[in-house]
Amino acid sequence: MLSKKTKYALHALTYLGKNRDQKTVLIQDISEEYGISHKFLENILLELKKAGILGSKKGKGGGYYLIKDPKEVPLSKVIRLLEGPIALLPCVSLNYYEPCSECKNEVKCGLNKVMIEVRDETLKILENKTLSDILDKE
Amino acid sequence: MLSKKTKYALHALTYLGKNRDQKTVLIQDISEEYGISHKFLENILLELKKAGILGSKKGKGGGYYLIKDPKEVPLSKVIRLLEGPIALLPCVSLNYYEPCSECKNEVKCGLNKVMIEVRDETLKILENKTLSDILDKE
DNA sequence: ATTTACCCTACTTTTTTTATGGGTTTTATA
DNA sequence: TATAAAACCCATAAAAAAAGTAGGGTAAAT
Repeated sequence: MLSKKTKYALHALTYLGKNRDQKTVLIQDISEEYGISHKFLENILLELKKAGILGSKKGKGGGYYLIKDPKEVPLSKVIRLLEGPIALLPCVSLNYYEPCSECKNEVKCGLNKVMIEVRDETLKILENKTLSDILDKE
Repeated sequence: MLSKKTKYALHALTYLGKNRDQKTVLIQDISEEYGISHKFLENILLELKKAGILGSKKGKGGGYYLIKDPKEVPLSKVIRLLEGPIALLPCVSLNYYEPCSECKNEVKCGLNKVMIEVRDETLKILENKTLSDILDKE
């Protein structure tokens, strides 16, 4: 299951996607829409900004806005950013690799090999689904 | 990522699968093989037994054994049992459904709809990969 | 009599998640 | 140029979950 942080990020992106006609959207607007704490959401939006998905403007009339085409925002990117690895085991993670302490020989580990396959097939799904798919269904 | 509990369950099943020629395998043997605490593993094996995947025999010469054909033990079953939902959001879980508190109208929620698709495609993967696939690669 | 799984309670430790608090900087506008 | 609005930044606290530990005992099989 995704953490609330990741879920909120996806909601926020959806909200920003729906309001692309506006120049900017306030944190406050999003936090009220979904009942998310303003401060918590602030951190999330900041991460999305640092990842190049959102832009922002300070001061009066400021706020956040979507900087990318929704088609160019795959779920895999958002999940990796807020949640961490997509792989089911650390020993098969592409971006967050760590060996498993209980594993004597990764090369001979059947679980490792199967989980690599699961990872690759899962990635196909999450790279294909984008923010655009969410917006289309709202 | 899977919890250690689920990972240990998969390792234990692999070990039992590799030793199907033996009548039974001791908890101790498995816990030593992977450096897992005996007590912790005990609970895991018990859950697998209650789910009908393992059988056990008490007393001298006793232990655990695989009761199912490895082909009949999909990853989805083990993960659901030890880890919980496979869905990424509670509102799209088949076995552990819960509404999302921040969601005003699930029927109109684009995130919900996309996550149903992700769930179905993920399930296809995890229902197709079985213990047998892990054993084949050891 | 011994071995082994089974069952139960409770507690600790560690890690992760979910926030909260207080101040700083930038910007528009009156 | 003062003021208010808004993002930005840093630190830390609170809550929940995961990962064990400890210790008892009971039941069944050899």
